[in-house]
Amino acid sequence: MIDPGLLPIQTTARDDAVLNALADFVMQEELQPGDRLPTERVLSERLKVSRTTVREALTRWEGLGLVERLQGSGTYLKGVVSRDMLHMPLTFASGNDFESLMHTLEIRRALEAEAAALCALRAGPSELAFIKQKLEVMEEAFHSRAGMSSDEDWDFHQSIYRVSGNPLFEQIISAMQEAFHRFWEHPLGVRDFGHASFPYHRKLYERIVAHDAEGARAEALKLIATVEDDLRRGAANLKLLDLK
Amino acid sequence: MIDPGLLPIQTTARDDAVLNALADFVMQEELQPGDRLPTERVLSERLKVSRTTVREALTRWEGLGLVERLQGSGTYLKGVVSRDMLHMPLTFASGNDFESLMHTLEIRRALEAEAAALCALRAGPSELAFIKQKLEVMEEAFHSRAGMSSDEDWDFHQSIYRVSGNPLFEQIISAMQEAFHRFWEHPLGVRDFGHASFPYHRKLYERIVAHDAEGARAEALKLIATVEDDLRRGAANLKLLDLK
DNA sequence: TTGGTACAATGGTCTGACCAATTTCTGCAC
DNA sequence: GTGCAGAAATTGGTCAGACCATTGTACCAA
Repeated sequence: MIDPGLLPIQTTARDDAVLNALADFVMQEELQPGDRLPTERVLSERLKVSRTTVREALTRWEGLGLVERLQGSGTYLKGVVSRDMLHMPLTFASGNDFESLMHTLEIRRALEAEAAALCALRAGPSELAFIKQKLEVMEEAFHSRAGMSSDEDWDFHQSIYRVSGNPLFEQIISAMQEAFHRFWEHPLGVRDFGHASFPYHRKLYERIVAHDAEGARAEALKLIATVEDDLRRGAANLKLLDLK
Repeated sequence: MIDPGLLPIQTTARDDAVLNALADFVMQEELQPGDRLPTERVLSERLKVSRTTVREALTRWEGLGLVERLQGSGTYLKGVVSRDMLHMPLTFASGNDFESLMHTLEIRRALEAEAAALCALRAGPSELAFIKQKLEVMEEAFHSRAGMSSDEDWDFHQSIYRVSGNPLFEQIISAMQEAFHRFWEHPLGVRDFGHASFPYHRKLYERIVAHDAEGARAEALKLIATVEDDLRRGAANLKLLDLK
């Protein structure tokens, strides 16, 4: 079998060249997010560079969140890649304290509200059905498990970001989600976290169906407000414990 | 809403461990940007991992712009590093096309509105004076030059981000602004870009002084809306040119 | 159908070597 | 002593080949 792309590399600055070649390959083969890339060993052979170099290049992409590596399985495309793409990694200090988490939540509230508004404006019938399905899965999980389920909840919100038509929303929010994960390894002791937010999900959906941008924005703000309240309660609990 | 725990266990995360160890080292030694890190070989020996692993870890940091490697010289710290940092890699479809600009503007609108609302809630007398001063400088520049001045305008908005009490607003926005800076100078050939937004600056300030969060949010939304209109007009102009 | 087992494929790590760019040292000319 | 050219050491970049750990798959037995 002869692949048209993936010609040998010649210049110096190998790993950069590898990334360009790989970007070309991805575009040429029209690979979608979720598709599997060629094996490191295959790339190494095709590009006539060592596997080390291939790995360094892929490590770059992995750090930028463009690609995901699964040991024993393969390397999978995680974002859209094209040769002329502007990568802008933001890094800043963000501790695990209450204040930092509150800051990220404020960013999230801002983006969530805007995404909801845009979503209300732009969602067509098929997009609405997509969101509705995510909503119903979430509600089902809520009732069967008697509590908020993070995965299904996340799917619902993610569907809104996607339908907003602006990929930046999803990128920024999902990057911040990692901060949440870190934080929740040391929970604040709040049980049923996010429980209060449940009813607002359907309200938000209804405003989107009605193409009511400002209404959707308002509901999204209320939803995040309940989460902030939970967080504040958790912080209060911690303070109580500290006093003992 | 958030993850309840049960994260996947990780048996192999050596390069991550290397980065944590390195972050600790940097903090312990109080290394500043520009300082040189230990050699790859030294790190390899000290951390009891192979040089390959050290290199993979450093490649991650290099990709995030935290570190710079100079062959024959060494690896140098390029940014501030701490153990718990939030990495937020964003990727744009590069370029000066209308759609990309619109996407960044949508993010900006989201953050601007939220920052304005928080600002209205949190601004004390001295903060209000700070914002007022920036506003007056901007207005002065507007009248003397008969047009919006990007620098003074940017200073005004930046003061709002700062008073919001959440550093993330300023960091995210300024990073995006930087990426498109050259383009914002003369966007799409629209003269008097941002001219229509002028009166809304003072209105926004007045809502902040009144500690009216929702009012401030609304004015910020209107302000960005005028910029979007300008952008749309520019896109229409370009399209006209294309047809010739 | 279920569950287990062997095997192949794939990413992760290691070792040791050599290359290329840079820095530092050395010794000679003046 | 000074200045400078060349040698030597240092350091990141690449390579080759090996082995480990995890995953996916095909096959077999209960």
